[in-house]
Amino acid sequence: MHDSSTTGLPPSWRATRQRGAVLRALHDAADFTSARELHGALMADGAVVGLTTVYRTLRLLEREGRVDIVRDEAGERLYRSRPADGHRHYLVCRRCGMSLAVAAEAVERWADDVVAATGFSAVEHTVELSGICEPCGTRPDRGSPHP
Amino acid sequence: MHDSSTTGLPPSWRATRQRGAVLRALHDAADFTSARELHGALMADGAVVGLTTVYRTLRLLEREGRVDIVRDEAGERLYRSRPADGHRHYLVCRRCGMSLAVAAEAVERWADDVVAATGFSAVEHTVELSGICEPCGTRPDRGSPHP
DNA sequence: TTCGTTGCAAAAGGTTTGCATACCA
DNA sequence: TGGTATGCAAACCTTTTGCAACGAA
Repeated sequence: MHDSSTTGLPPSWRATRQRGAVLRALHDAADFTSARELHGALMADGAVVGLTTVYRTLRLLEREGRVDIVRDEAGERLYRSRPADGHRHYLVCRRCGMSLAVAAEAVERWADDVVAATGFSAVEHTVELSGICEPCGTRPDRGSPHP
Repeated sequence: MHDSSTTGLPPSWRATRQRGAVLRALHDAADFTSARELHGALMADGAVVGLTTVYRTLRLLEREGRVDIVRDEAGERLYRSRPADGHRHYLVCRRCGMSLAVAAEAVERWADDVVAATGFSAVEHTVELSGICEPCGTRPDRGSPHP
């Protein structure tokens, strides 16, 4: 379960224990996760991986377009492995961190319109949505994630 | 021209030379500007203001909703005084930094739809658009801002 | 006079880099 | 074996904070 064919490592990379572990941890994380959290999860799991390696692996994945990245309010980068189906926008709960991929055709269309209207080229867009999810909204006192 | 009635300082603030200078520099900057750039512009202008004060003033403006904030790819915060008409989304040129307020009703509507569809509440959204503006696209070799 | 404001220096926090070592191919 | 990847420590950068001095009201 750790060879490159199942971890999904790009063929040009060397398949190392550390990269496999990072990739697996990233995949296991249900929601957007910071490098530190990822590193902590790896340690808790018994996988010994340096924080530096976590950062470097995430950076590689970023270059390959294999992760979506958002920033929390503090500016920390949060990563999530990008599904193959092209979803790229998320609604993240500010309280528990749960994230939800949302259909964004409307935004894509809008971005295209902007390109046409302004004369800009190579337009890229980032959309970040945050709110309070229904379970969290129902339990206003709880700060901890709901099961 | 430096009293609080023209600098637009909130009445609850103390009108100090430094805050007036930061506010003026922010207003003079055509496009999104970092705290460091603002500080540099102030120094170049002969206004002696500590970097700390620039940060603190920007933070106050942020709390009052008087500035729009985007993050560049490095995560640095860029500030721009918010026009009174409620524009809140911008298209920023990656080459020269020029920014353009864009109509975003479509996005606002879409965000509202998302709220309705997901059960999330208190949804906030951030949209960042970047591209290459027409003048920059016409002069592919130039890295400097065009006049 | 009073209390908010300033500025320096230092801390904080996340992310990157230098360099010697370990290891995949 | 050869070149990549790793990991530690230290560097980097932006932003925040502690604290004594300053100044607007």
